[in-house]
Amino acid sequence: MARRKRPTMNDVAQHAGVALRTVSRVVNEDPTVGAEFVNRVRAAISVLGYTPDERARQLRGGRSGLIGAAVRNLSAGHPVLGSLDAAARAHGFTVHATATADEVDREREVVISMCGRHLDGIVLEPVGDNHQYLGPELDAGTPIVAFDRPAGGITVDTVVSDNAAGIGTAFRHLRAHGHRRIAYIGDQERIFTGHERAAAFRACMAATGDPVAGLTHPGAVEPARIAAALDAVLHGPDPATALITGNASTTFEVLRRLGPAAATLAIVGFDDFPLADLLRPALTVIAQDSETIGRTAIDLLRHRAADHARPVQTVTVGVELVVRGSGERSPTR
Amino acid sequence: MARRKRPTMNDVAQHAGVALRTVSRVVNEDPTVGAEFVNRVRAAISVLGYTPDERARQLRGGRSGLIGAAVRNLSAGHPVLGSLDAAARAHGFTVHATATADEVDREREVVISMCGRHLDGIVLEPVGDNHQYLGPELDAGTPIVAFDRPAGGITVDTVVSDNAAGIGTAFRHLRAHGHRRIAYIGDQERIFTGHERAAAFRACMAATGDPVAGLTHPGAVEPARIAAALDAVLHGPDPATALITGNASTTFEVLRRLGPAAATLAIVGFDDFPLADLLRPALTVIAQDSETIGRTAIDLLRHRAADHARPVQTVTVGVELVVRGSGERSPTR
DNA sequence: TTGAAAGCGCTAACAT
DNA sequence: ATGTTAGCGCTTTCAA
Repeated sequence: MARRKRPTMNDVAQHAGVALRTVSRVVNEDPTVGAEFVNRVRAAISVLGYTPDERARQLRGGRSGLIGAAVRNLSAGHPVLGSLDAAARAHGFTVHATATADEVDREREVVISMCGRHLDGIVLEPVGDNHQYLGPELDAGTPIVAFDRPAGGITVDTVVSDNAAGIGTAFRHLRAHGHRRIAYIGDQERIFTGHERAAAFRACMAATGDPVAGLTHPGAVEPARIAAALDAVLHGPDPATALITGNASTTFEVLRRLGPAAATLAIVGFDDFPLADLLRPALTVIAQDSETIGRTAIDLLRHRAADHARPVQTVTVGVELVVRGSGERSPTR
Repeated sequence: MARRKRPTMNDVAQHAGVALRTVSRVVNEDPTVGAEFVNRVRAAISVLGYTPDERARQLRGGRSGLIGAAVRNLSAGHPVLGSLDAAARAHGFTVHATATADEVDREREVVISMCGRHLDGIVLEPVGDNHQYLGPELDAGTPIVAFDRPAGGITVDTVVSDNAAGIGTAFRHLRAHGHRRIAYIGDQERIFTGHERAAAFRACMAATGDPVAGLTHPGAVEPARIAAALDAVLHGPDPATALITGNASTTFEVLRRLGPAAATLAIVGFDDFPLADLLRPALTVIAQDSETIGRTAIDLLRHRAADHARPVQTVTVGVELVVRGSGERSPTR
């Protein structure tokens, strides 16, 4: 298998005995080409195995039809990425997803690489909190949309979930089932969603007038940290009877740590996940509307592309309580 | 926010009062540029907000550092994609993942788009069974690797799991726990892995000499079809006491359908999944080695890039039985 | 309806 | 050590 030179449009033109311009017309389905010429060119294309060079084509101008998505992670399930892709496709775009690996430097690297390729838009699940390097790209008119968390240092269209409402709903749900000692274990507060959810929880607690000390536990999502938080919450003098977990991985760790004891506690998890209904007890959750988040991100992108002067907006997408059993138990003490 | 023209290398050169070539040198960190010039150019770059155009740069030749991955799905968890990305990164590449949505036409579309952008390599999770359109790309020397299933109509490096060994292991495991009536419910046979696993199951059954009728159920992964298969398997005159499920989604559907009755049956699922240990009973599975699959795919890509004449190879990656409880029950009748 | 020529933004021979 | 010039493969005025 000798490495053969890739045929260019010029090669096709020569092979077909026509001008370069004619090949270009055929490739771009320009109707003003004679049938005989079209055949000759098509034949040459097929014989040579010619495929157009998108780089050159786009260098000359025009849309790429490509949207870059810089997301934290490619291996874990990513429902928003799925709906982003579907929505993009529905509008004739293709999504290229790249992982930022939750690293600030890597995020900058992949996003700058996207900029260099002049895509039709960039969707960002921000990791860092300084995205000023995107200024020139923004100036050049590339639509940029942040989701899940806001971008930092630049003003771009943004889609986030209503974290505060979600925590509020979970809290009231547990209160309605008679719980007064409700604890929260979640993500680190330096992470946007971690902060929003912890803060909302604190606000809920404060509003009740009940004692609140020792019930709010933000921090790293690591077995040891979560085990410690659980200990603090369950084995103190006035143990919690209900628990709100701040994201899916925290929920998993909590369930794993509690084992059968999970059944003695009311639990509402932030974030739905595929097997939540198959767990025993099935898990009551606050589900984010990833379908709407993805679709909205693409809509914002398209509207921005259509009108660069329109005001920048942040869309907050509602969340939903999904009742499955774990959150409806009454306090046992 | 007026849409400003994107500054080019030429603009930088003029602003800095140097030649275009000098800017190119500075951008590419050529050491033969005088310190004073470097400063002038750097300043101009920063003032103008210049970013290099990768399309133009790569049009001129050289590597892009980009590997395209065409995978079936972006939203469900995709462990191989994660390890692919990690392995690629370790070798200085960036993975662009695009969804084929399990549609043959879409697959062709996204793969052809990848070809047009002249990436450094393409990793494919094949959907269709005719990839002859990749011939020219192969001839041009682009490394292409298929994983999970083989590509069709072309000869490319391939990484697959040892499906037959996995089914064999599951089968022998259940036999060792006393089961003689073992059933299989899995994916459609027109799908490569579906066929491989069903065929391996049939071979295992045949080798026992026991009656085999009505125990092998390949088909669409849909609630109704799976419910029917379960009925046939469990409510016949000689019901199965053990079950092998052919992939993760089938496992989910089976568990969902069985509900508490799942505890009366020995079950081994093909494919591990994040919450398998938290289910009650915890699920015994045949786990694919996605880490090795991803790493091997990138290795094959790199070796192909280094030596286009090397023989094409198919690597079969071993699978592992993970014992968790569901597969170790004895027959109850 | 077809073709010749310019140029997109960049890198790389080839001067100087 | 810096600058000039010719393309990379394509689209696009502008002629014929």
